[in-house]
Amino acid sequence: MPKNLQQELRGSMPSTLGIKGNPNAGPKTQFLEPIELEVIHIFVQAAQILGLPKSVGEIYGLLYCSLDPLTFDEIMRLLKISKGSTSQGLRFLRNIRAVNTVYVEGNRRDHFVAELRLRNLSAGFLRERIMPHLENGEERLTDLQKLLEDSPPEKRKILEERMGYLHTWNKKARGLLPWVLKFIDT
Amino acid sequence: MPKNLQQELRGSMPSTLGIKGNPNAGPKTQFLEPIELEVIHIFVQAAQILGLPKSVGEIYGLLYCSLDPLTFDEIMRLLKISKGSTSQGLRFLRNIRAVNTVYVEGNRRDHFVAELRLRNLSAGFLRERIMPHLENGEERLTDLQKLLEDSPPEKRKILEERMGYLHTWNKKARGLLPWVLKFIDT
DNA sequence: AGAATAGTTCAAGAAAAAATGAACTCGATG
DNA sequence: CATCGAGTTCATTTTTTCTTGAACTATTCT
Repeated sequence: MPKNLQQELRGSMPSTLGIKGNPNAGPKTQFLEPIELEVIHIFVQAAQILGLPKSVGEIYGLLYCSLDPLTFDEIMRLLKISKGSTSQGLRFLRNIRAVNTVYVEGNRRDHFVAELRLRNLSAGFLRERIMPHLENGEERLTDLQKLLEDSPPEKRKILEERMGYLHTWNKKARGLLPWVLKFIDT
Repeated sequence: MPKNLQQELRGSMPSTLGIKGNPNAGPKTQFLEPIELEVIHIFVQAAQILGLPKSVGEIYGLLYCSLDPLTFDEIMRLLKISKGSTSQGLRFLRNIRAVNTVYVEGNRRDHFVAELRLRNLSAGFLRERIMPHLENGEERLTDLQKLLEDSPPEKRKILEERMGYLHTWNKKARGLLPWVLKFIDT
């Protein structure tokens, strides 16, 4: 179970989609406008709530308010972040399907676009980041039953009851996820 | 809007409840048993998912598997954490109503017990930690509308649409909370 | 094949968050 | 009203997490 982002980032990655970007898009501006900065800020905050690094929020925010797909370099330059952060941030965002790559004619570089549909975003996040934790928790709970066996009887009874609650919680949480997805489905 | 836990901890605190603990409870053991360590570990992990400090998970975990209310000192000693962490951890947990204080006859010290009902726990967490973020987000979004006004028309149209999505998200998220609470109500 | 381009990796440095503990507050006690 | 006990505060230290950038890999171009 990955404990921090860097570890988690060393995971798999989805392949490029076949969607076409706008091949006529000219060279992007060199600077971010106030609106863009503000939108980015919102996503940086959101990232912090979710326990993600600032750079991830920045990248997603930038793509969220960009009218055209952006390249690796553009993202790096506009946000003034390092190659490493750009690479890792994009990787993470692609893993959770918050960002997709699109093919742009006559250009070798990857072009990135934000997934705008809330449902897909949440689904990716829940699938990649929440579910694994819940499943791991379930395992640990099961292992715990064994330890419980050689526990003084008075104590054991109460502990067993409380472990039961934990199981229920875990099950509920997992049952909740599909429901949440349905609810937020636009 | 508090950015880290230490800041947030400098908040209000609910008062002691009138529930009675067991006044006959003898002196607690000096060491934690394997089961207890394991339960605590589960809560430490959970704390990490939620972006809370380890110590908070430890304290809640300890109280979760304790048969009797514990005092400040006992918590500190059993977990081998500092006075400061104990104080702040307990404060946070009381703020979100994950822990309550109970009165124990003839003993001046506070005695702490874990809230075992999932619903109350989640409610506290959502109310104290999630809602404020969502509300703040809504404000920022509203402010953003103004910035949008002096934006080039072609761009403006698309951005307005996307800001609209954000509003919808926010509203949905806030609408989701009561529903989640109902779902997890045992 | 060799050079150039595009992106990845990861050790090391920087920044942020959490833990510590000494000084402090506040109420109870003699 | 001075002292003690119980807990809080917050500047400092420690730990954790994020960012950086140089070295590396893979792919395209000539």
